[in-house]
Amino acid sequence: MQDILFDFISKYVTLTEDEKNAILSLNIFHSVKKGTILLKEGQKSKESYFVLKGCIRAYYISDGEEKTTSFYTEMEGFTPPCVVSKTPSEYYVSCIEDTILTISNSDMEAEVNSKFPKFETICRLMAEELLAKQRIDFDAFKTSSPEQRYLNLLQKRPDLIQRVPQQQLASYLGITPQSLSRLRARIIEKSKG
Amino acid sequence: MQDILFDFISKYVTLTEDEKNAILSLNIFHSVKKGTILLKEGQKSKESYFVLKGCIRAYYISDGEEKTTSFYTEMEGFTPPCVVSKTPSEYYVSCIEDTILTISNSDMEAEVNSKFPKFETICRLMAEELLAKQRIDFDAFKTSSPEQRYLNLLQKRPDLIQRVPQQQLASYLGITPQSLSRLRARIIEKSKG
DNA sequence: ATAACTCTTTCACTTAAGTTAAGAAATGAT
DNA sequence: ATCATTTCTTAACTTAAGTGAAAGAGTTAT
Repeated sequence: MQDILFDFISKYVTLTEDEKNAILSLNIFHSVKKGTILLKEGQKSKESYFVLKGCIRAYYISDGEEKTTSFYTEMEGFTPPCVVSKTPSEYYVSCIEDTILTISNSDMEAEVNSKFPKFETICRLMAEELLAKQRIDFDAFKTSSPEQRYLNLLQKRPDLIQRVPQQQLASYLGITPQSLSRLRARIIEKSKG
Repeated sequence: MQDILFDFISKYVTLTEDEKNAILSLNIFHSVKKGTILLKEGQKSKESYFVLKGCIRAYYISDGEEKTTSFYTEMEGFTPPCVVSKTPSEYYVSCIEDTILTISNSDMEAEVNSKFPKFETICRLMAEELLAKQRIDFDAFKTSSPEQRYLNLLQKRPDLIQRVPQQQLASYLGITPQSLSRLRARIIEKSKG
């Protein structure tokens, strides 16, 4: 299981056995059931997540409505904004499938960072890469219609459309479930000619 | 002028005089005229920007249309995605006002990072903070209408509405210039009662 | 197995954004 | 200062998303 994590890290830096053991000794691997809530609104947290298997969802509640902002699946990591800003969380994080993930603590990371500067490099590179990736996603979102966004998702992350409930998907696409349903019907109609 | 930069950095770490001099010796301060294009589509670049005074804009061209994705003003930094991904740029970056900024090179940064680990920490913290901030902006964009987005911008960055041409602002808000114009008229109409 | 719930689809109606076109205002160049 | 070009606004029309309501599918619990 941990091999998935080390394979991922190897994209950024090469680790010695000592360094790998330092990570393993932290006991960060967890297996959680579908529906588990990892973080609630108002909570203070220092935890970051990295999904090895399964899917977690970030959302917030506004006017009694769940607004789904992101999904993280295999090989994707997520540090909730509240961990960075050190303020109570505005977001919920929950597992929409049985999930295996690592949960790491920012204090713990700070300690590892100072012992092994290489980790700081990993974190910096990952943050920079995610920033660029998110920038591109944001720009694509801005410049396209709901229909284009759905088609784009179908191309880029077809798995999500299978494994995620429609209403969460609709919210993720910035539209209502009704619009998503209608939009899909329209696409099928078009493809028939 | 450089004090602006050091004041900014002091939010993240405390620098010694030696460290400050190391930065100054790199000769990163530049003054550029309105309209100057800092980065073009297709170009390979390793340059990051930090605005001390003025405003720069990132955009790309699709179907002959400029799509404005972001503005950076005083105390804001920007590393184009192409620098991170090491591929030719999809974006243009230009100055919409006479601007004073720092332009730094990623090779240079790597060297400084290895000499002064503190810099790596600055870069990591900045990237993490920007990532969280951008996440929040993205989520707000997704869950609000063009009108709400305009009103939100009016609150959060009223200066942009003054200093940026309408068509660039419209594109930034993900709508057409006509819609922005109409939407503003609607808001004024409402405020009259 | 069935009842209770939740999720998804469909419909009719309202509202606002995209589109095309034309006129008004602002900007820049000579 | 004038003219030309670009930018911004207004209008009429088309298209699609939001809303509220209700029916059909799919789940879960008892």
